[in-house]
Amino acid sequence: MERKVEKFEERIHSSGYKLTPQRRAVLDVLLKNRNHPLTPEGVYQEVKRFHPEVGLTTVYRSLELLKEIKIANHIHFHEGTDRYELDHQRHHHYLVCLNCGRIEKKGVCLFKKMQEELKKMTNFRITEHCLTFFGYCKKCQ
Amino acid sequence: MERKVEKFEERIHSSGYKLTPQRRAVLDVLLKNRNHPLTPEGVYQEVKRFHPEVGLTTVYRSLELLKEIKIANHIHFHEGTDRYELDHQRHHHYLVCLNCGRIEKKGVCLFKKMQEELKKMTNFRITEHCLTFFGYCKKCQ
DNA sequence: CTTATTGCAAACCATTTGCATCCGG
DNA sequence: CCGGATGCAAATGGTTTGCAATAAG
Repeated sequence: MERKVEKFEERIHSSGYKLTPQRRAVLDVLLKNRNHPLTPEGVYQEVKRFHPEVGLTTVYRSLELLKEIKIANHIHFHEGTDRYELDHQRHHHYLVCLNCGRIEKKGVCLFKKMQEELKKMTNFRITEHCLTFFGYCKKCQ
Repeated sequence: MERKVEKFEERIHSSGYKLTPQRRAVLDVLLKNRNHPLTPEGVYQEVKRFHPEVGLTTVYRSLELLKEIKIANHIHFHEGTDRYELDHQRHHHYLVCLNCGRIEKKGVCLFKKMQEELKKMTNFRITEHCLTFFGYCKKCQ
């Protein structure tokens, strides 16, 4: 677990970027919220609790950087804003409740196989896919 | 084909809304672009070609209305803007080229069956899903 | 007629950019 | 030290809202 942080920090370095306290703070917040993708504003709020001096702009730039070097992902849930999360090796999908907004994660990717299938069918080299389910969670149905 | 327009116009009426030239114009543009979802700005540009007096605001409001009464859908492709298209009865998915931005449509929904499967697995009542593939089209690979 | 609809301008909100300062390596 | 990184303020871009004028039914 701790090892993981170091690996990420190493990746920042080896990509030619500086490891600043701000970037570490953003990374920490993502690590602490592995199970719930956050909006930039959400990350900012969390970061501020421990580092009130960090600016929102920097959070945006850090998230962008983390995305670029494949440490973070961004996801879209038909909200106003995109959300960010740590890049999970294991691909996964989300269930978004249309009533309460709850976001649940399914840890499995059901489409690895199908992607290759589609490649043959469509002449389209698929490198990413985005699958989200919307509906009503246990509480809300 | 013509019949379809009338059906849509009827639906606007029966939903208690007025059938204005502006709304008809927006609807026309969506009809003429069945195969390519448009951004609000894109719809606006098309509308203006024949109705220069229509405002962008009205386009937004018309698209919102058409969405509300299930004539239109909106989709998100990891761009800045959402796109709108006529609501197709047959569910479908898109292939988005990461290089040239080309958007191809696959007319089949591969997930009807799986949705029910997931319902049992997750206790989540799924009513909508959103699946998009990103990659490189024939030209760009 | 009456009320929904429109168009404009202004407001809004998330995100980006310019720039002078700062600091990691 | 030096160039990348930061923070602030201002700009941007897409979308929404307030409001008086207009037109559908």
